[in-house]
Amino acid sequence: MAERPTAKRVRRTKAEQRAETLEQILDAAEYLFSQHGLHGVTLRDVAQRVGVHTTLLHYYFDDKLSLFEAVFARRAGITSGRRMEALERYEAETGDHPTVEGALHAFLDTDLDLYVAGGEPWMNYAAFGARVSNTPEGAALMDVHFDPVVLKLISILKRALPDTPPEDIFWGYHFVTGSLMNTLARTGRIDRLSGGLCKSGDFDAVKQRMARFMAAGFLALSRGR
Amino acid sequence: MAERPTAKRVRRTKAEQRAETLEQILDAAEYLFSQHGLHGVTLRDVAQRVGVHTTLLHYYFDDKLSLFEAVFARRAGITSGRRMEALERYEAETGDHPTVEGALHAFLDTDLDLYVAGGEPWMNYAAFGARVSNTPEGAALMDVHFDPVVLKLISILKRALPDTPPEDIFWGYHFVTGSLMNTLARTGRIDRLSGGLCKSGDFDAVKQRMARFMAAGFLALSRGR
DNA sequence: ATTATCTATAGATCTATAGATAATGC
DNA sequence: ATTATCTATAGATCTATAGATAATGC
Repeated sequence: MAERPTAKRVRRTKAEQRAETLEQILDAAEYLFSQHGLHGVTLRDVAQRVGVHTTLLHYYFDDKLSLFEAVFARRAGITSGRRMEALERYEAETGDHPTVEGALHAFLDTDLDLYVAGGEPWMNYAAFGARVSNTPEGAALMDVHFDPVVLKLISILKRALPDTPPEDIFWGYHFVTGSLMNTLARTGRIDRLSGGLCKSGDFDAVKQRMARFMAAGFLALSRGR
Repeated sequence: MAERPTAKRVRRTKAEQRAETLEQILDAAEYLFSQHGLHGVTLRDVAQRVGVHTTLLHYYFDDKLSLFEAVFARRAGITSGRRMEALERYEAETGDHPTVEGALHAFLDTDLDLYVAGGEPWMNYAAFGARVSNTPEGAALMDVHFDPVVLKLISILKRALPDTPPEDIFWGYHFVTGSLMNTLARTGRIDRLSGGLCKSGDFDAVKQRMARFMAAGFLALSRGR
């Protein structure tokens, strides 16, 4: 719509310009996809939000789906890598005696911290990922990007719960990830339900409770045998 | 595509015909929306699946969004009503001494049983609801249809945990519903992660574990104070 | 000389409406 | 006579491509 401020019109190298435009496109697409899903967003919507012409998106991306996948991939490696490191650090510290709660703290808190520290773009990515996660195609993307961290977490949980059947551990993880995705989605439902006592965007409140809550769940499954 | 078998061409009353066509349209839309979301499905897709002309959908529904809302509403009252009854029964039985796990069994098992007993259409509705639940518009639909049951559950949980701050109970519910939605979505991810040990569609396996798992979580939050 | 961005436009849908036809209802 | 279904079609997008223009690069 309006001309960009001249400050942005200063001479940049092509590499800088490319990187900046790409980032703007990915940010815009990330936000819009998080709100409306793959099919609820048009390339024109994304282009308008950035302030460029629709066809520029085709210059940077083959088609709509590859833009979508690029949004997914851009931050997936970062969150996955950070959690992997946290789990490896925890493993190194505790050796053969990890606890369920310790492993969950490393897995969950590391992630929640990242979104809080990353501000709006990361919060948008969280909502994007959550929305995508319970669709069939989205779940397949999760496999590709997140299987390694998740399997690392599960291997530690198995060591912490040597007498618990693996099915119980997998089901426990299934519960954990559902709760996490519901958190990342930030739909505002818990705000309305609780009359404002809880806020969807309050990831610190979740962090204070989630690992403890889930760890007790795993132990109860284990005891129930 | 192919002609319908003549068996279906027998004379019916208009009311029967209307009811049958409506049900077919809603079933087809339910399945398609569960797989691709509101914007990922065209009216033509729905019509083709039923074997009628696209414009017939406009005869029964104002527009695409009202078809979507009709899909949501059709079964929402049933699942919500059944769970409400189960919770009231549980309340009547236990009076002033309900347990967290008892309340969760009434809430969760009643729902999971319904999907299992209801077969494919109900399983599709489960996936539809799960997919919708972590979108902004979907969460608002959840408010309308499910607030009463959820608040009933929460009132029982508060009685079971009189010394626990309400925020903790609401956050606990937030975890529970995330796990439940992840179950209903049946994306197949847990199947692949677990190498086939767990199956997304095995709601009985979830039923055997979920209330126990979550109840322990609530108690751990409560103790942590 | 190469890369980033825009103009113009094709071709394919998609939703929705108006009006015709084919069934059921009394 | 009324209701269910189909035919024909308008009008509005939407994705994607071809080719022009405007910047940066040496």
